[in-house]
Amino acid sequence: MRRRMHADFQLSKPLKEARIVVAMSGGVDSSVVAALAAATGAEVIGVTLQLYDHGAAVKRTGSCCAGQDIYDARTVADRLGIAHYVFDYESRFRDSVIDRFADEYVKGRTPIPCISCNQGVKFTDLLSLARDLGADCLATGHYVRRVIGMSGAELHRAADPARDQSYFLFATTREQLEFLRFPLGDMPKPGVREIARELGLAVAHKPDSQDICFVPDGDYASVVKKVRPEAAAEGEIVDSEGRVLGRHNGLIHFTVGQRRGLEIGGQPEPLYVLRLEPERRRVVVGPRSALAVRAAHLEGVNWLGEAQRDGLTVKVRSMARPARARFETGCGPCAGRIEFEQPEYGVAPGQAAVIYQGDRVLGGGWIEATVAAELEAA
RNA sequence: UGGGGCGUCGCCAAGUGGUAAGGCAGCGGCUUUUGAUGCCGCCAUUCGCAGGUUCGAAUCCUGCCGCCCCAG
Repeated sequence: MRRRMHADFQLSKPLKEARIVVAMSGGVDSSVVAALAAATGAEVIGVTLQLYDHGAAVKRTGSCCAGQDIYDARTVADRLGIAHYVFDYESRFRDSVIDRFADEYVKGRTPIPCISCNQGVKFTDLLSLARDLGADCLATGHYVRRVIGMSGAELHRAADPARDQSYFLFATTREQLEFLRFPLGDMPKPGVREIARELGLAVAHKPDSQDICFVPDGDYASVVKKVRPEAAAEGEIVDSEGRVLGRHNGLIHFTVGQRRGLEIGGQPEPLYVLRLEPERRRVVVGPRSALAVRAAHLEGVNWLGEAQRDGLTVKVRSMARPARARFETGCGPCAGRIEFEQPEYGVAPGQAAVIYQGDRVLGGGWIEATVAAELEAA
């Protein structure tokens, strides 16, 4: 148990002289990170960002960074005897995460707010805040590993594949990675809870967060509607040939690959959303076979390691087994194309394609468009 | 009002005397630190209606109602 409390914060100076800022969300994971940091003897400052209004989210389990969670973070910090600050980032979060989230849906895309949040609020704003506080690093509770390689810090998948969160961190820059620390990347989740329990932290049995943190009941459409009322405009559901099969009550309710909620019966096989056409407010549906995609065009490509073409695997969603693929440079500095060895299904514009080489995150990009595999010739 | 066909769950659809398949949709759950997918479970005591035959009918008979088609 003593050994488990040790984590390597990979600092170049003696820990007694170091200052570690820990991003505390109020959950078990970041609370344990704070505990691990405190155990090193370094000066630890816990920082919690208030990201959205207390109201609806307070009672909800699985939220983060609002109401009860802030209180929980403070309680943990008190227990650990570390400093703790709360910063109001509501407007920043609204602009860079919630509004963007809504805008993407209006454009018929499928956003990943967790990546926007990591990219902006956490790894840009909070990170520079930590620097201003004179910190030597910013530690978070993400389940990923920071490995020191031949040419600096590398981002690797978590030891526990079931917990791995590397997908959500592909947009991290090398500079940010230099300053970041992820002490939980080598630990299994039960071990983390165990530590919290042994330390008597009140959050030890708090449920894992899931779903989108700022969406109260999993009803993200109502959040989008609140921000962008026009997104609820109804329209037609058509097949690839343009035949009208039904109607929908807003593109915001659909995403590529989605099966449920179409309410179209009498079919020999299930229908899936093939694509969204925001300009015509149409949802195009078809059989699963029509969902097969052989390539994806990327924008905003970020390389954490050296750009490579072959021997890669790519994840198109967080909880997917990496698929063998190759990368082709596209036109423009931040564009490219992923070509899958085997067809991928349910690849939605707005989602991320994250590129791995073994366990290492080499980079990734935002999916702009996909190329159908055309499995069956007409 | 001459002929023919049909009417089984929201939709599609098996079942032609032995006590209502299946698919789609929907609902619930599991999984999931994005949206999805997937998986599991539920979903017609009742077969257009009313009589009749039979130990027993959605299946046979009669009548009625409603659709559809071909003729006039």
